[in-house]
Amino acid sequence: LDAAVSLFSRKGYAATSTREIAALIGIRKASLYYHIGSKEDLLFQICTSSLNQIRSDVAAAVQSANGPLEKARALVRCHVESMLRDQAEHLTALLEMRALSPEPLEQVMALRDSYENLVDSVLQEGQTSAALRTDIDGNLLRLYLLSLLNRTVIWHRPARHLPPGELGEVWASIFLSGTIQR
Amino acid sequence: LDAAVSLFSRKGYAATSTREIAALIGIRKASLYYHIGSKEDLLFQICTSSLNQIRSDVAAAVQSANGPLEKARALVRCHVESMLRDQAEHLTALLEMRALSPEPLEQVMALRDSYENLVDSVLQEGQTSAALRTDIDGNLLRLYLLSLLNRTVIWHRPARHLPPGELGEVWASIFLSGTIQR
DNA sequence: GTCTATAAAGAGATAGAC
DNA sequence: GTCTATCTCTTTATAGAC
Repeated sequence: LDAAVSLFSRKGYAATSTREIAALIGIRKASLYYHIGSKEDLLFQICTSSLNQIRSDVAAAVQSANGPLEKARALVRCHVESMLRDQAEHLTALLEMRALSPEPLEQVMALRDSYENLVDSVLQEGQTSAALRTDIDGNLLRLYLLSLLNRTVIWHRPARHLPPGELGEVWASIFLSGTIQR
Repeated sequence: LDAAVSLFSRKGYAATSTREIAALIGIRKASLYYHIGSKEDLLFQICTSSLNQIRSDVAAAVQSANGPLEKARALVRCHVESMLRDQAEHLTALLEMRALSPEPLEQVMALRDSYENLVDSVLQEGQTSAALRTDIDGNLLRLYLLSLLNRTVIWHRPARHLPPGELGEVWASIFLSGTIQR
């Protein structure tokens, strides 16, 4: 799985051969099939692991935060930190999920929906408590925030950019306060 | 090119065969090679076209806007509108650029840098004129904004979501004013 | 400009020995 | 659990006729 994550994240799922995965472990490609059923199994496991991880991490972070604004801030910070901790895996899930065939794709999309519901609940609590603006539909808030957070996982390079914790703080600050000088 | 864009955007570059592209036009795959040098040529042309288009569109929109805040707003709106006008092409460029071999990739990255410079100039003008907050590094502002805008191109479905113009307005509002209730 | 035919290589996956 | 050998299919790309 580690080898697959590493290769899928660098070259893409379709462009990675089972032979390359096997070579990275140091075995022949036939030996790989003792451990897995198919190449797609690897991608499926990567996607489910990614979505279970982010949901569980963010759920914990939100729960231990006090107040709607702090919950939103914790969500942003934790999403960034959690995804950058296993960046290659989450990057693969985000970019290659669509390569799954219909049935596994549906399972993975159900996990994604489940995480989106968690995000929605945090944003909705912010809106009903009048901490967040209510002139914008909750679905749009979620799409805005997840666009920002998920694309971040794709370009971030630990050697070139802010460490995840600091980046999460900046993103939360801009998301909540905007960019206009006050 | 249209056929390639359509297939690359739906299935991904590596997962699309030249035979499928030819079939979509209604010719045999060998005939395709009368028009193109290689499959990679198609991707290269898609990427350059995408980046030239967005830069030229946004440059015009920014130029015809008055004041730093209106320029930023025009940038956001135009980026969303322009990319969703040829969504499949821009989606392919964003997701599949990395499949290019080193030399074409470098050319495409130069175009991307050029567009990022345009974005930087707009944000910098906002900061030096004290219209935008100055407590956040300009590079971070650009990364934040482009993460948001580019990921939007990936999930937007015309039938399910706000029309591009309205979505651009909402994104600009949240980007500039934030999400806190005031 | 499109066709048939083919080359040359690589893909995912399996069989069966050890 | 890993190996060699192989099956079957598909890939990108080219040759040469029309």
